[in-house]
Amino acid sequence: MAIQEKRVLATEELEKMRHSASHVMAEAVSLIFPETRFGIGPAIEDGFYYDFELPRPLVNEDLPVIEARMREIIARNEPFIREEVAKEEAEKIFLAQPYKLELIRELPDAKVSTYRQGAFVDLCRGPHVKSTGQIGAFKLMSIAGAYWRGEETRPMLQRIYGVAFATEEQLQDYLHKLEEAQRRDHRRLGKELELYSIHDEAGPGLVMWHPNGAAVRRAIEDFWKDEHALRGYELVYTPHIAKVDLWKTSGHWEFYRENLYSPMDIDEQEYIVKPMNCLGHIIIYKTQKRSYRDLPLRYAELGTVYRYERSGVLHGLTRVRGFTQDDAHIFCTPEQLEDEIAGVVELVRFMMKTFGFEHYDMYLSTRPEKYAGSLEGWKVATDALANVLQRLGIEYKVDPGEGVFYGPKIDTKLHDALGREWQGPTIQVDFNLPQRFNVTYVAADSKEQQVFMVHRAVLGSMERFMGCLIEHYAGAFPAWLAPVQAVVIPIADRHLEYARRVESELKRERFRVRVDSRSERMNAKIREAQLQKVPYMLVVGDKESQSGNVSVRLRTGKDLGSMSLSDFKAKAGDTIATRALEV
RNA sequence: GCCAGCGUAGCUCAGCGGUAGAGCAGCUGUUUCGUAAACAGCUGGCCGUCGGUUCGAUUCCGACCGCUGGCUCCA
Repeated sequence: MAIQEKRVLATEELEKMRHSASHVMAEAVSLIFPETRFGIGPAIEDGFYYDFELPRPLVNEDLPVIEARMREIIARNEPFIREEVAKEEAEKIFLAQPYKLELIRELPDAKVSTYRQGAFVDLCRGPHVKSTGQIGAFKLMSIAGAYWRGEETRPMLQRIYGVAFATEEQLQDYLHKLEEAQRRDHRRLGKELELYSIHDEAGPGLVMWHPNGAAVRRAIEDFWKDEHALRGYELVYTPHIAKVDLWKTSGHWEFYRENLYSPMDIDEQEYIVKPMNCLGHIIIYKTQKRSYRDLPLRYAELGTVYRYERSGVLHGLTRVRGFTQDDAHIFCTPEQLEDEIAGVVELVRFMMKTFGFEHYDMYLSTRPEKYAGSLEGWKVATDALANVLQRLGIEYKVDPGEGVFYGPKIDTKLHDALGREWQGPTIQVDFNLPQRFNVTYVAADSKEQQVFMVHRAVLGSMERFMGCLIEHYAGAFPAWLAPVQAVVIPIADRHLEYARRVESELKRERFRVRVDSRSERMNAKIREAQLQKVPYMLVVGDKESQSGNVSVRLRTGKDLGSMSLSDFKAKAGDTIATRALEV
């Protein structure tokens, strides 16, 4: 507990220092551009930023110049001086600063506070460090455009991002971590490991899965299907296009229009490509009159959907225009709702553990501004989600207004090996679509009741999840997921025949294996397999081909020495079957 | 969509107002090798697309397309 408090204190100090650094940066910018209009400049994770309206666009070469000015200000060790002034007084001080004036007018109190260091004054609640000399190691990182107050309709200001830490050593650590993140970037590894590609000529945001990526994806999908069958889900398939009327009934046409692709004309009927899988599942449900005895019904589908995403937001595998959700819809009675949600949460935990995500946070997202359905319905659904989280003793935060238009949801954010957050599993309660499509069951009293629907995805989408996995594992997939699990490396051409025997014997047992038959030296073949992060390298030379052995090298560099092929099959087979995270 | 930067061989990247280069990969030979790169030769480019300036544009300017970092929005 004491340690916890200390850490909070430390981060408060750090935040103060970062915020102070942003003021110093603002002063530096004002020295270079006296006509600067200032936006806001808060501390953020790892650093700070400040938004400016400037007479010309910034270029990267400006950053060292601004940094140099900042160092001068820091060297002068100017004190930060807090002053409280009446609003009218503040409006005079910031007469030439329209953005500051806007902020002053919105503040509720009669007095506002300002902070001054040297000749620079800023409207600010504080707190700050005592003087500029207390600012630690920092570095200006990048320039970006940012809308004033985050609103698309307001002017775009220029933002400078910086990072700041208490010591130079911590700053260096951070910069190294950044380099490591670049090394793990799934877009880079996707190319190097030949997992997938995206092409201008086919369209941005549309993924081509190459054999290697497809092998990983298939391993995940097979596992996913087995686990769902085990938990009472039934697999279904639904078409990629459907009449637009369906989406008008559902509310997507009204609430989700900007993400839908334009209708296409088929026999004078308008069809659209599906942005979600739920409607198909509803239709399947409705093909029969359902009794309460049939419920819950759990329909699962690896369903590919297409959503329009604005061009600037596309990013590798994590933000695309066509993606496959690991989707399922649970139809249940109100009484079953909480147990069903709990079941999904358990499945989520199991999946996260299997893939090696130890840390994740859950968020309860509540009713957004644009919503469908009654307030009463929203309350029931939101309470159900909250109750389950409490019942299972899961700590969570509330994300107000972040729900989907048809219902509230639990979102899960994963922390990968570098501690970065990824949007992962999502569980949504929906009372709205059942109403719109009149989805019912016959209750014990033989009256028709409306079902509750739970939409859920435990991985999110195959694309985003694989992007996350690639970075989490740095491309070195656990053996059960590795695109190529073993490479057989003949030392000389005369060992090729034996190598092929090893290959076919392993293939028969469903190992993903291949022979490196190139006319290369063994060292080159090992290097190639290392770079491709193949878990097992099976070196075969004179000794092995005579004894029926393989010499096993792990991608960790460890040499396990010679063993019989059946010993290898048992050993590697176990690692694969148990989905061990380490080879 | 908005702001800024970028786009040269399959990949990573030099270059430049006078018509294009390296390493790796690929191909062809030679080499047959014991745990992270054998050697030699060869091939490979509407310098993102379209337009403008110029005697001449891969180079300068503009538009468009795409990518990167952000903003806004999301699985």
